[in-house]
Amino acid sequence: MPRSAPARAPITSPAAATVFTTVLTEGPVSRVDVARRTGLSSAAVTKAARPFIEAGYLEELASEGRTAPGAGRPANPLAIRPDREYFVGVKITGDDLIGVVTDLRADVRASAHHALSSHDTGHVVRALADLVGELLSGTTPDGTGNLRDRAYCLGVAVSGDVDRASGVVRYSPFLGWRDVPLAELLDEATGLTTTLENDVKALAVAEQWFGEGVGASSFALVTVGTGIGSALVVHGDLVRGAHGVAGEIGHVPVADGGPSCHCGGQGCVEAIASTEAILTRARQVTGEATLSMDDAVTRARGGDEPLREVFAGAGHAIGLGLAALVNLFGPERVVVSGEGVATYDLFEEQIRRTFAVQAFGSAARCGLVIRPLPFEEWARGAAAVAVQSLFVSDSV
Amino acid sequence: MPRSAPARAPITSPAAATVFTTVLTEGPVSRVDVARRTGLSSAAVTKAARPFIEAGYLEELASEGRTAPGAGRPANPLAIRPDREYFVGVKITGDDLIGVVTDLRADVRASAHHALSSHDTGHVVRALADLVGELLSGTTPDGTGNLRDRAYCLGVAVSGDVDRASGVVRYSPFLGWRDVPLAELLDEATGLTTTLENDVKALAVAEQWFGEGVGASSFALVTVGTGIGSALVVHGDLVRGAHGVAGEIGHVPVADGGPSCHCGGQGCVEAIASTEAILTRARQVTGEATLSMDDAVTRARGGDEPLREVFAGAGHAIGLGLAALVNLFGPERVVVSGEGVATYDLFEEQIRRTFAVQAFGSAARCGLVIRPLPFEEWARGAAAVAVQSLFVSDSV
DNA sequence: ATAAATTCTTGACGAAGTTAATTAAATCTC
DNA sequence: GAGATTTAATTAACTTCGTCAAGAATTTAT
Repeated sequence: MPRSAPARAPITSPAAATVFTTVLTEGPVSRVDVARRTGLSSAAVTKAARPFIEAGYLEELASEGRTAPGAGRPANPLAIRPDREYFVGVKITGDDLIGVVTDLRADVRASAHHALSSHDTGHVVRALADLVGELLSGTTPDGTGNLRDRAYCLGVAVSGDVDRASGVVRYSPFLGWRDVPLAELLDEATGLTTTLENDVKALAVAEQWFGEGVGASSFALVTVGTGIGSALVVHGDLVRGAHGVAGEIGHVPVADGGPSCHCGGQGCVEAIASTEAILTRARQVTGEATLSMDDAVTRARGGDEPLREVFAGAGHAIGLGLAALVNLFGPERVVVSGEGVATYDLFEEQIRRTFAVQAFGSAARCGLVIRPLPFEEWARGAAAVAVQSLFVSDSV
Repeated sequence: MPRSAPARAPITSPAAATVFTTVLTEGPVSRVDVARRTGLSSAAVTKAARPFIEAGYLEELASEGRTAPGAGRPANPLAIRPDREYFVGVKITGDDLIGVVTDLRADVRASAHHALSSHDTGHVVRALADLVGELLSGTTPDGTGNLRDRAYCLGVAVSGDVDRASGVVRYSPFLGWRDVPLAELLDEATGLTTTLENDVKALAVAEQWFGEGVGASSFALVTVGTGIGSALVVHGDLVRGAHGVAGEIGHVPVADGGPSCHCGGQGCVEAIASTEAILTRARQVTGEATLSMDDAVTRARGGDEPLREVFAGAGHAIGLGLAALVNLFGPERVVVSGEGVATYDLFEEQIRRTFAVQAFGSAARCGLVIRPLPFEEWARGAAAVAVQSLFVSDSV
């Protein structure tokens, strides 16, 4: 049974959503500009924008920001009022809950953590409700009122197979959950309307609306860390996969006959470039069975050649995976990110080099952004999904 | 400057297109059934169907075909009248032109070939116009009139980078063409409205509308032969790639450190499993520098183990490429096809085996159809694109 | 025969967006 | 600096498309 999001923002028609999202993602724009970019008539933009202005979601800027000189009446750019409404985003990991409060632009305004002592559903729901309560106590970031009265939507990100439309966690190996109707439970426990999404997909949404993906009709987000995953946006829509599987770049086979992967395959990207795989290999080449990741990183940075090669090998595998992805999809941009922030300097060069060799023809023109990922970003992704729930139907 | 298709079929609204394509692809269906499947009201279906019936594109069947018993007025199924209009499809290869005439269902009703003695644009255009003239001479397959008066659309398939919207061949290595406005030239030379498409994408369209792809919102078509290519349909739309490159499964790297590919990469699927790569490898393992493909196939079938392994190796590489594709996309179905019809028995088992091992989780549930490809099928794909041009805007 | 079920048709209505005309606010020209 | 010109925003009439609700058509069930 699909659950539906609240429609507090006055979105009643496709055009209304188009206009609102254009202003949201492309900053202050005049009505004619919105019309030009969306193909709507300027009359339609005027009509669609009015309810948003009345409800306080949009405002009309003084015509100061004019750039184009020339004659004619100056434009009155429409701008988002980011403090009109706040959103809560929570990422559930195996060890803790990371929560943030964001504004309409998904900019983080407050954050809080919470350790997780058990994976029991009831326990997690209670802990999450506590965290939300903590985040929403006190006044709004803009100081004009009570935060709880200005936040209605909660986004939750979990790794695994998640059915966003029904709000059910189908399978999460990390938490050991199967078919948990988490959104429903959290609706009740928090009083907020909850949207549930896979963690990587949530991050992709954040990029699509508020990050590197803005303006690109197709792009990919790749996360590297404990696991290696990705999410793909094609024609503006997230690819979900007919059987719930998509974006498994971690299990693209890139080294025929390479190391065995826990998925049953051989030579998967994840079997070479995940944090665990790197550590295993580092211990092999050094012969030190108790080598820690931190030490391996330090020594590689210090110039230890065998260890540097382990990291380069991981970068190579990632580059091959990226080439596979880009040759198949041809996205406009690819963002590579992940929790192993500290070690990117050891990867990046090799990723780029391998990608450049293996990308086919003009696919190599695809913009490759390699960027560390602050941990809170995961929670921000969850909040972005909550923001998105305002103006995108659940069927997506 | 995008060219626009003729709208001879009375398609004036999204609903009209929806109704028509539903009947076209899902056989005779009653109006209520169409309504149920599309989410439209049955009133809308009635209204949308009328102009098509009046124009002779659809007809109402007698209520004989009833299956459901029970009470109530029997349904009057709507059916396509395939002979209402004919379409011409032509595939341009390096050596010849293959042309077909099809009906509305893209069923081939006549065909003709034409050798190509030069790749000069003018020559190809003239030869193609001749071929079309030949195909359209005489009476219609249903014997009710002059074929030329009942065919208005031409579809042309070429390998390479093709911009369908503008009708321009951006780059075709095979023909040595760059930026040839072929559709425009053929509009003039044939008097038909021409739609140009990449050959593999055209085949994918044929599958999507009239073949294995019917009813699947996402699927992939992979062709194996001289080259190895693929086309992907996601959310019902063909993936085109931001830079004109997509579906290059032939250049997915699957064997780290494997044979060099003409694309500059290493271990690409095409460097292992293309017809040429197989022959090269077969000559290596036998030590016979003049071994022919036919002989290699015969001896492999006869049980020659080293040669069988060459073919199995190719199947393995294809299976790895398929796994990459399926793990990233999660299509509902994959069709593997190609011109090397005769040798499928040597591939298939290994393709399936490798795919099964490397497909991640439930992605393995994806339906894998491996099927020979009659050569005319390429031309049929071109015709399917022409049919599609009736009811899909050029922007796709 | 009458009732019930199911399909199809019809016409009134409503939502959403377009075009064209109008008003508004600036610069440009002389 | 008055009027022309240019561009932006608004308004109002109109168009288009699809829904809804009522009813006609055609069957089976009792």
